[in-house]
Amino acid sequence: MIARHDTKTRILDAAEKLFGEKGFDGTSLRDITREADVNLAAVNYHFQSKESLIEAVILRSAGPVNDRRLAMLEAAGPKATVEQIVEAFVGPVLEYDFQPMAPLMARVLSSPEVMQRVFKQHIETLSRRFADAIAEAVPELSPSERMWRLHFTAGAMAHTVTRAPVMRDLFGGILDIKDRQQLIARLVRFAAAGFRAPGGY
Amino acid sequence: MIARHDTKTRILDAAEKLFGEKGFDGTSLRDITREADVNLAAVNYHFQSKESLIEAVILRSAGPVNDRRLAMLEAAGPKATVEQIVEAFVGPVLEYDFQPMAPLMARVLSSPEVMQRVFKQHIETLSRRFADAIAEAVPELSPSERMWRLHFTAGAMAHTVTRAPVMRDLFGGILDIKDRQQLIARLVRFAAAGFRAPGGY
DNA sequence: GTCTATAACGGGATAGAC
DNA sequence: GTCTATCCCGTTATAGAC
Repeated sequence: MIARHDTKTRILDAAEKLFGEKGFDGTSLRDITREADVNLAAVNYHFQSKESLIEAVILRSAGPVNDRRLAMLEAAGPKATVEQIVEAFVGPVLEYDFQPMAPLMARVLSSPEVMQRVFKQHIETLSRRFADAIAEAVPELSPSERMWRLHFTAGAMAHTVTRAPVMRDLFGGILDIKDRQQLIARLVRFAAAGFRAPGGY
Repeated sequence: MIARHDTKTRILDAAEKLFGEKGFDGTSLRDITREADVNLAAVNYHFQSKESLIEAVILRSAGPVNDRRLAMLEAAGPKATVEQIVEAFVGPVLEYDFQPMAPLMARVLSSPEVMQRVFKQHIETLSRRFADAIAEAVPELSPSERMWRLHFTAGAMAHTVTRAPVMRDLFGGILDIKDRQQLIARLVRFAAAGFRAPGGY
């Protein structure tokens, strides 16, 4: 008899689900081990602490997404348009909406402490890469204006992920893949126009 | 001998400060009563529970801000420009940045549970008022595109408030957070251009 | 209204058998 | 690697003196 997953993976899966549903503080190790059907002590054996578990869960989910963002940016080449850059920035994040990890990402995006702890240098390099690309596409922007507009775009994206359930209610149905692509197109239109707005030199 | 504030106000002040610093879950009633220099039992006497205290703190802070947003919208009149509408939407929120309540508002904006519990109908009516104004200023937008662009703007605004400390830390050299009026102008430029972006009819 | 004291509970973490 | 049992702490909330 071989279990579908080993204990460590079962813990990660359960934690990902519950952190997304109830937040990091709102989820106890007892909740997680019950959901994963493993022993309480297994968490502190495989991970050293709850804090380390949180980091492990986040990195397993967010790593591939950020890799994909950078890959799309590279694929667009050195002469990328603003639309291509924005799509590389927001597309991979929004595409993962409605996947199992989506609620977790929403939690991460809205938790200052966790963001700060886990992503400090990761976000720093990623922002710089995209800021450089924007500098090529919209050279007339001052460095700080460019950074702020990238920041506004990140906010619009994060807000869309974190408030997805509410928006789903507003539009009275479950969004399928087609709607997701349309949503990305909407955000790209909005943010690209924002980057091209006059002023802020 | 008359105390500067009564017990109830001291609790509210301390809670506002600590909730902003450490979050709602991260702040215990013991933390609050220690900071306020009142007895632990006073919280449950004046407020019935921690949850009620959270609501009271939020409403005391956020009420005036939302009132001001609606007042600015009305002051702009029926022929308001997109810039005026966006400024009414984001200005009062960002103006309160660096005031004592700012960290608290950031916490509220990044807690789905609290947002849902405290603001459900409040936000609904406010969104509708601003969506109507946008419909006047940019009539060619479809209702759903209009809603999404307002949502993106709210995200950019929320992200700016919630990430202000982190941004200061990460990009303190590039981003000048000090000038609030300039920051509002930047966001107004960005979002107004986004609302005027072609497509999405 | 405000205090002290404590109840009742759940949390993270760990020791030690297997 | 996995289990049971437990420690120790902090939490919200309340009872009852003043």
